[in-house]
Amino acid sequence: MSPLIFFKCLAEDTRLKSLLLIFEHQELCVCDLQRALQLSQPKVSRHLAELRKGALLVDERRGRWVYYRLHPELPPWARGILQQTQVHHTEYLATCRQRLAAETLFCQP
Amino acid sequence: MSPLIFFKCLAEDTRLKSLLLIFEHQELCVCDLQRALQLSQPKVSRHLAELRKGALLVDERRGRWVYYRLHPELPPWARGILQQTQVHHTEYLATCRQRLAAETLFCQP
DNA sequence: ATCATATATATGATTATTCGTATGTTGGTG
DNA sequence: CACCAACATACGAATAATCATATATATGAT
Repeated sequence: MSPLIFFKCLAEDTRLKSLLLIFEHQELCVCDLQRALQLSQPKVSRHLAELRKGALLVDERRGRWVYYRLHPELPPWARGILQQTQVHHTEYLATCRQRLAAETLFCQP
Repeated sequence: MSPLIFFKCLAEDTRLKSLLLIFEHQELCVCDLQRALQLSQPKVSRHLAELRKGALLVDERRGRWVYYRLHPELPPWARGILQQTQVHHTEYLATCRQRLAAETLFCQP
């Protein structure tokens, strides 16, 4: 995992917020993020696909939903950066978190 | 310092390398970076200007040279990320470091 | 005052990202 | 099977980032 690729993945609002929200919740499906970020489905999917291609995330389909979580082999230095960012910028995700909590947290079958 | 702005600054090869080299050496002038990175002077200057506008660096003219260093108020979380990146990616800067060391380290009047 | 060195910025061209929209695919349900 | 919901991707347009080149400024030396 090159630092340059990693930082490019973090250098966009939708991707950074998605990553941090997934970091906080272990896993989230596309429609969770769609609601939390108030964005169109293709836009969310496209950015998640980039994070998948960059090996920051993995996806897993369960029923109709596709859940994203951190790549199991995401190196500790990268996780550390996500953690530091999350800790020092709680306000950055505040409204997203509220919108996530407002509804049932995970999609249920 | 918003995390998004910070990561955008790190999301480009020339800027990331310049930042890390400056982090290692406390301060470097433009011609040091020009030699270390083997890039044209305008290209180096342009990226340093972006880092200055993003408040990651400050510049100080001393004689004919302009020295860049980390912004004194760069928050600790941001410094921490630079440090983690530097520690875990020594190879990323290896050849740059060699080229820097090959010549007198700092420009002398 | 002239010149060379170190650096900054402006300009237009090129390239890369991002986006909205439309369409394809997959899985469950009746 | 037909249908709907959740998601992915393809396509062209719009936007942003990057670059090479040319030019400007500032400093020190002659």
